[in-house]
Amino acid sequence: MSLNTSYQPKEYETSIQEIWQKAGVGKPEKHYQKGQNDGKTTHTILMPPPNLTGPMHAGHSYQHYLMDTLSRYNRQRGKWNLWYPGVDHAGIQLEGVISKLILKGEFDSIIQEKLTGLDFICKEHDKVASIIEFDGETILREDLHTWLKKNHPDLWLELAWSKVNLWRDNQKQQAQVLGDTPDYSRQLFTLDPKAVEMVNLAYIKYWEDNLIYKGAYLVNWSVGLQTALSDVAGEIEYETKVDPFISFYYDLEEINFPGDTVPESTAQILAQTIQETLSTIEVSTVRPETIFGDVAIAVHPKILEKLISEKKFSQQIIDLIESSKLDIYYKIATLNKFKVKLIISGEVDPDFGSGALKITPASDITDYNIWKKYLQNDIPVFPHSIDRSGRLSLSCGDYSGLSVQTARIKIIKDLIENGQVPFTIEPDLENGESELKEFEVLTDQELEKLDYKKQIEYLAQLYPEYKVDWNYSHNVSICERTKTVIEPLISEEFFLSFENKAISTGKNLQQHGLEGVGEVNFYTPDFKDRATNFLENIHDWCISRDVIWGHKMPVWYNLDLNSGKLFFDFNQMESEVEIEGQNHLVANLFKVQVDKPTQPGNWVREEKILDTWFSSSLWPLSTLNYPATQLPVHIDVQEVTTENIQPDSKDCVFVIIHNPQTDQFLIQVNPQDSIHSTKYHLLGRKLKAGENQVAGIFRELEEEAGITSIDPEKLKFVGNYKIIRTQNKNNKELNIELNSQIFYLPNQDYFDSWLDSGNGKQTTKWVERSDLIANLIPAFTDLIESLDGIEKHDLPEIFYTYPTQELTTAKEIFYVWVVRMIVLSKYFTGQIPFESVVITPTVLDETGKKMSKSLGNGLDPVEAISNYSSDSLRLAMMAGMYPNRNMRLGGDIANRAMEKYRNFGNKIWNVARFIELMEEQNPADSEVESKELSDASKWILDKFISLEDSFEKEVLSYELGHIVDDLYNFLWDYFANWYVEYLKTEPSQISFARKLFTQFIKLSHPFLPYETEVLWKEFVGGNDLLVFERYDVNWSRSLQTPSSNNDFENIVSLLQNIRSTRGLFAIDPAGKIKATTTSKKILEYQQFFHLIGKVEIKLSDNSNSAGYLIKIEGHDISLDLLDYIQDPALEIIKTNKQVDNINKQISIIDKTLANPQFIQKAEKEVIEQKNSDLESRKADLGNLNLKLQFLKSNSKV
RNA sequence: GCGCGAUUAGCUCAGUGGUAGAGCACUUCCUUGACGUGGAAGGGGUCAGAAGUUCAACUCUUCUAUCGCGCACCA
Repeated sequence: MSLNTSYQPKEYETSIQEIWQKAGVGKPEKHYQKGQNDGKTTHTILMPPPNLTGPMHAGHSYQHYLMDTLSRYNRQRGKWNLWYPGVDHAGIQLEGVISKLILKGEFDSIIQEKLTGLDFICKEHDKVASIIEFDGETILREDLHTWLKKNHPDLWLELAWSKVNLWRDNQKQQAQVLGDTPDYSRQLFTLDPKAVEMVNLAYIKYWEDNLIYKGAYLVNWSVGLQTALSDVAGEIEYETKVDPFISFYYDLEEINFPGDTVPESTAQILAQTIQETLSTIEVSTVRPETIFGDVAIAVHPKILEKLISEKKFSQQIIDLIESSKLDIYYKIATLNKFKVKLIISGEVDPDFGSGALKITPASDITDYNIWKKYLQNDIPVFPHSIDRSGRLSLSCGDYSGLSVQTARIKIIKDLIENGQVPFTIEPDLENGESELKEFEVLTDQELEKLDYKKQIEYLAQLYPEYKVDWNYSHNVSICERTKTVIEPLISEEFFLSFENKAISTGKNLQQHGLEGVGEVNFYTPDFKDRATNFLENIHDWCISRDVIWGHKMPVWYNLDLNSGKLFFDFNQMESEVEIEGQNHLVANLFKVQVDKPTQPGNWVREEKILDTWFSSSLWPLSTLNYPATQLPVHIDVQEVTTENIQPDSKDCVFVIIHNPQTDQFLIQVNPQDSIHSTKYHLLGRKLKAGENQVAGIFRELEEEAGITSIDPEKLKFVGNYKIIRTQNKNNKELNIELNSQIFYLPNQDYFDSWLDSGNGKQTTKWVERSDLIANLIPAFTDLIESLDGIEKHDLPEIFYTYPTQELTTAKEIFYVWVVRMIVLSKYFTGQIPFESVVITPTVLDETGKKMSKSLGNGLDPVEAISNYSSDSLRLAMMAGMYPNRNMRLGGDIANRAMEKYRNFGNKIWNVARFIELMEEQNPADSEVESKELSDASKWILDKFISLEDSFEKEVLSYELGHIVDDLYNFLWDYFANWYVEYLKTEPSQISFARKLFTQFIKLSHPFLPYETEVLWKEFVGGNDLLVFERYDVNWSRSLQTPSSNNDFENIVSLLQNIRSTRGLFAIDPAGKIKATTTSKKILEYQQFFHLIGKVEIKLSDNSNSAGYLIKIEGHDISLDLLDYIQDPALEIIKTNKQVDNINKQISIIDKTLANPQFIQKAEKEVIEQKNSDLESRKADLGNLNLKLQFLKSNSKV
């Protein structure tokens, strides 16, 4: 006996983890070397790069366990499995964390060291310095981080990097505790050179495709973070706030009839009407401080109709306004610098407020849209009332510089005092005076000292009669990270267009995305609709941020000529622009490129940083080496001539034909093994008189494949090409130049399908323009495969691992990350980045709340593992693995779940122990290699096969929870509870038991990697690690024999029945019961019955009528219970209950069967089922009645 | 407000158009050999509510309620 009595994970987990890491189990190459796979089928999972900040939480570990389990499973099934790890630089978030650390004084000593002349002045002992002095300048502690960012960005970055490197290590260590096996030899940090290269490449390609532009745009500006936020990234929260909702009048300022199209007399009448009925317009707002930014008043036509009392004029006025023949302007003399225009719009809700809406394009999205629609031509530039610091701008006169809240109070007060605010509709004059409370009247200065709420309360008391709802509650957007207010502002930002057609593909990103989404499988499937819906309504993506941590854009400006740093989109590059009275070619002013510009000039780089998601959306490409910097061979495409094609070469040759009508291409690829036919097809084609290449090919197609639908005369021959290769010439990119367009990206799967469809022979098919190159890829891959001394797997991963298989992700980042990856990968490669998206459950705490750092209700995986084990935590989590559901796993719930699986682990361990023990006790039996399988062994084998079946089925839908249940139930309910007990009576099956159990260890390895690895070594005696073992899916089936008359299931039922009878009669569990049977089969299990049922069976010719009879499927056992019955009266009551219950069931079935509708309409099988149910129910009833009889006849004993 | 998901035993969750399931917890009992991190037998549910479709509804449809998530938002 080498195994301990119980499994102690702590003794093993740490060392196993080290062994795995040392053995490089994450590296697919290792598994390949060991022959676990042949390298042909790949399985790739890209790890969603976690943010650097903070320790690993439950959500991370959940993802990791899932990815690891899937990886292990696929390795076992002989796949070349790559699980690619990485870390995200988390732009804004990390910047926030570093700022906090600076605030706390974490970096004080480094800062002091690096900046000579800087002093920290500490006012109080034991506290961080609150004032910093530098060269006579005084900086407050709270401003230190922004000061550093602004004046010493390099130092700020140095501080950040020092933490980043530390956190990366910590994170890796934590991940290893889980038993993670990603390939750490390949990891990527999103600021690594490889990622930077991809970002630059992407940016330039977008720009060259006319997808990037810079413009005035309404963005969600976080006052706290001083940056634009994404409205889909969860960066914005909504909070209900209470503010005053004030109504006020705009006064008529001007009436114009532009174009003089209205007769003078009519104009006069109309003007008079307007002056009489529209001298003021009432609007309402919670944001009176934005009045300075107003450009218009929008009124619903119905409302205007009502206001103009004379109906004969109202429609005329509306028509004139709408056709721009009448302009009416308003103004509040005390506030507005500019007059605002009256416009009519059905978009205004006529039932809300006064039905008139003030239009402030600089501060509101709907207003902005209305401005764009109606006013952009008239008012190309609109005023901003609020600046980026959240204060009123210079255009606000006396109010400029005030905070929003201060200004709001002041303006409300001024509006009221200037008589711009209407009275409430029915002022309660009678009781008004007496109800007025006494309150202290404050001066303006005193008022200002109060906080915002108090000020409002005061005004509410002071001005009860005005039309102001002082307690109006509404939703306000809040910055998720800093909890400061979000101001919708116009900001100069960079955008990636989803609308512009990309020059290279002829499609816009929205289209690419929609195509991609259509091809991806989503678990659960409803996410396909969500993604589609999202893309259908998508707007351009604001990709720039005003932070310093992240990717800089590869954008340069020539300050000598372009001091204003004007940005140009691709279409403008060839044009000349006039700047400062001079004409310049745009190309001289501005450059998008990776390296520093080489042309003379004072070039400076754009300072804005790319949104973190910009690099994240390129994740599949950057990880898998899309830029392909390390390609060992150079590949080029040449036009084929008689000189450069050689019959014995391994060149791939293809012909391309263009159909201008459909803009499709026909490509015909000839793989290497048919080079002779290639030569024939391309060059030696026997053309008929007057026939060109194209016509020749089509004639052959017609002859060979019966394709007749295309008119060859209309096609254009693009050319014959061959792919040539040379030694690595240090080329940076793999590319094909074809018709002077550069294409990228070979792909493995196309290669496979190509060969499949073409059987290694010539293949011809039509492809869309955008798919042209993707369809040529097989030819490359073929070529690369054939290179001497170069293995496919030495090539950049993207050659053979793309598209990847699963992307596992939490639903929170579905739109912002997953959908974008689909869009952009599709755009770059023509293919989706991953075949399946698996939405993992959200891990909730005990009370059903989402786990979060701020609530502190998270499950700490490291702690959980140290209390239980990694395997337990993994099983507990995977047991809840059903895509897109929630899972409660916190506190006691988590503990209970982990206990369950700790016990499971122990059970497995003890089964192994038992087998070892049996082998020691029965050395002769255990050594016998092949013994005929007994019924019981066949029975357990069948159970195992159905376990395997459901395993394979469930893994396809990622419902791993079922697999965990199935593994648990097989091992415990079947193997341990019955088969192990059986083995005690039949040691001859022990060698089979070992084999089957060994197979179970392998099968369950992805779910209990540590323990199975231990057992593999200590119990199975494997030479190598279990991780490197391939799972033989045919093993179990090869042993299976067509089972007929396997009675073991019945034996189990009989024993269960005996056990419950024991319980029923409250018979001493250890007490032996004598019994007789007429079945010889049962007698074969004499020992088994003795062991499990404590029943001593003898064969008898007649069933013992005095005994208690149990009958199942022709087997009978009569138990002699007379000596054991303790309280027959109680049992009679219980049994009667059962009889009642069965009678109820019988009557239900009877009713159903008596229903003519049922007999008529139900399926035959169902009716048969019902009948057999009825019979078995009746049989049960018979048994129970026998029992009752038996009990009654003995009740007086 | 719109959309999505959930609602099944005390708890955590599976499940299915044709007699309600698991684990934990609970009750009673069992301890000298694989395992007390174990074994046996039990109790416990009008499957959130209502209506509809159906021979038959926990399952399908609609509505309602509650919870959660996502999106948007009203001056």
